[in-house]
Amino acid sequence: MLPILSALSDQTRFAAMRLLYDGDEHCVCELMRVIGATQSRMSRHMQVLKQAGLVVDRRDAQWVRYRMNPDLSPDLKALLDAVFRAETQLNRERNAA
Amino acid sequence: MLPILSALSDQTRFAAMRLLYDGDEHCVCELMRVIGATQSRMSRHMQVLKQAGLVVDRRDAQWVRYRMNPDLSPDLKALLDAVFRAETQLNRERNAA
DNA sequence: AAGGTATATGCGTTTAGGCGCATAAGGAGG
DNA sequence: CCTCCTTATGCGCCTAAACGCATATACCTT
Repeated sequence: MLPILSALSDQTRFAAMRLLYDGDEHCVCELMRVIGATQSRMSRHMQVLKQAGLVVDRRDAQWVRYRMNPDLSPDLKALLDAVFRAETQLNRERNAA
Repeated sequence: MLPILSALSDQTRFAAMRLLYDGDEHCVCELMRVIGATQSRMSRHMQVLKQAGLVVDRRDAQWVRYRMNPDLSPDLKALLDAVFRAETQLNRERNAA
C-alpha cells in the first residue's frame, strides 16, 4: 500500500495519474506538455508510477504510450476513484472560499 | 489532496492512522508502544497527521489523546475507507502467495 | 546512412524528510 | 517545591528523492 500512496503523493505524478485516469493512452510528450514538466522529469516520474503498478506502457513507433493499469484490482481502482473524488471536492471548496 | 497523500505515505503514520481509524482516542504513549516507535518520532509524525487535518488532539491531564478528525468530509472519510480496504486486500493476497 | 523526434538514463547537485539525542514544557502527586 | 510521567521541539546528521544537463537509445523518414 505504501508504494502506491508514495507514488501518488507527488505533484507531477498525481497530475499524470489524473490524466491517465480517463483510461486512454497518453504519450510522454503529451503528459509533459500538459503538465509542464521537462522530459527527463516526466519520464522518471512515469517509471515510478509504473513501478508502483499503477500504469502500464507500450511502445508505439517512437512514442511510449502510458495508460492506467487495466488489471488494477477493484479495490485499488476504488482507491483511485476515492482519491480523485476527494480531490474534486477539495477543489470545489477551495474555489468557493 | 497532496498533503493528505503525503501524510499517509509513511509507514509510521500509516500505522497510526490505521489505529485511529477505529474512531477512538489513543494517547501518544499507546501509539508508540503498539507501533514500536520512539517518543520523538511518534510525536512528530502525529503533528504531520494533524497538520494534514486527518487527526485532532486533546490534552487530558499529562496525556495527549489523538483521534481521527471527526469532521472529516465524507469524501475524505471515503478515501480512508478505500485506503484501508485496499490495504486489507493487498495483505490477503500477500499471505495467499 | 543521415537527420529528426521521442524516450530513457547516468551523473552530480540540491532539497526534503526522517531520525536520535537532548532538552523544554505541561501536568500529576507527594 | 520536587519528582515523575507524558509530550513537544530545537538541533545536527543522514538518507532518499527530485531535479537539470547531457547523452544514449529507439524508431521513423527521407
